[in-house]
Amino acid sequence: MLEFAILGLLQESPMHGYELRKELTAKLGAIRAAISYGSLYPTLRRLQAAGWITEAAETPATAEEVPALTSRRGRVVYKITAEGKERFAQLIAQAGPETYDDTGFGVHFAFFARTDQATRLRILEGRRRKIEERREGLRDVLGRAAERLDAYTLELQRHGLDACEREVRWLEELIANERSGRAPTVPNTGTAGGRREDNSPPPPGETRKERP
Amino acid sequence: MLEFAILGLLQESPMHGYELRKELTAKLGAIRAAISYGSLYPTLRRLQAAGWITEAAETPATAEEVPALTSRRGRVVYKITAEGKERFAQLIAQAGPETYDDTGFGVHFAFFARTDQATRLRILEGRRRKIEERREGLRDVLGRAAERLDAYTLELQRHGLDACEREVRWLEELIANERSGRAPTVPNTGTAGGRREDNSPPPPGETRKERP
DNA sequence: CGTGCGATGTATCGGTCCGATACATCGCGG
DNA sequence: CCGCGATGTATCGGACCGATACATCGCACG
Repeated sequence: MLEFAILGLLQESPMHGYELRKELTAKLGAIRAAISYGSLYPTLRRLQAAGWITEAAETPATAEEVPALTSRRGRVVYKITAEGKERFAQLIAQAGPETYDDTGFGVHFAFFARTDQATRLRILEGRRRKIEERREGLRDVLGRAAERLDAYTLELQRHGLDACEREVRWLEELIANERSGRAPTVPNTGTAGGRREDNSPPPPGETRKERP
Repeated sequence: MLEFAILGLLQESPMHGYELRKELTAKLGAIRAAISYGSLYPTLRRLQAAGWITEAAETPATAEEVPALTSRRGRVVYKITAEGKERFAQLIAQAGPETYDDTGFGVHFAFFARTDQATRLRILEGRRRKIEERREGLRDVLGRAAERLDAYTLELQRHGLDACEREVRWLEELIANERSGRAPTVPNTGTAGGRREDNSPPPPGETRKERP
């Protein structure tokens, strides 16, 4: 999962660990708390050893600069390699069961802008199936086994069931949008600009937001 | 977390691993998929080593039985010890930060029937605080950083934000109920039978259960 | 002027938990 | 009689977390 997310983020621009963590937190804030350095740094090392990423020279570049004499800071900037991009594409394509669990789905979804439509659809439907199963499980418990459980446990299940139903509805909507060829939810009026048959680098204008 | 859940469950009745997993799955179905044996068995061993649980003799007991000559089945039934109960009480009392993350809160909530009201209130409020923080984080991202993110990522955040707001409302309701001394949500029309102001050891009739 | 503190930044260690895998028994239907 | 799904115990490698350590930078406050 972390591997996937790092590869995805580094395709947008080179970054060092700390920065990577912040971006990760911003992008995945809806689904996980914050990546621990205890997993981040070892993973970076692993990816580098595998050749998916490399250390890039620290380029200040922002202005004329006074860099020469000041002591070099210990920052390590990573960039993705060609092999890394292939790896990422491969990770997107092959959807294992972990693609549909809470975290796995969230991470994949966060990189939907770099995912082709067919795969997006496949993942959304897989997720829906999984949530429907969880929902049925909860209904079973609430129906058949209700008298064996205390009021608090039951309330927890009810809340969970509610969340399931809500997510299924959300997924239905996304799937419908996907099939009709539109972008996510948002009406998204203006995008008609240039063509770009590939979608990997998402047309940067597409991101329009709405509710400030 | 697993330690807590096992100790809690074994207080209802002795069980072997497989059974424990099923009960765990039923009780925590709303918050986690299913406990892996890869964590369950090692944890059982650890708890036994610590003296919180012990192996109990396999008592068929159900009927007159023909047990004598048939080969003993490899079932290992565990029961909680007095020290284990103390340990459980102690784990309930001390609420660390992990008490308020998704899994931690869910597990604690599932055993609210064995938790005194003051602690319940404390945990609910801690959880609310945590979710409110997450909510603010998401609002920030959706507000200030929106143009940096693609439409899918934004949609994910919106969905997350919605879930946060919903959970906060749910918690508010539970807190209000708790303060007014009532049981969870349910109007709970019929229960008017006995009163029972205390709840710590849940009035043993309340949990109804058992099917060996 | 210094000094302390919060943000930035890299890194490791022990521990929890998961997923895959292995293996054995039981009861039942074909 | 055989296979197959449920029951049941168990281990191993790997992913990820939380605590911790340590060093530098900029700036606010005395």
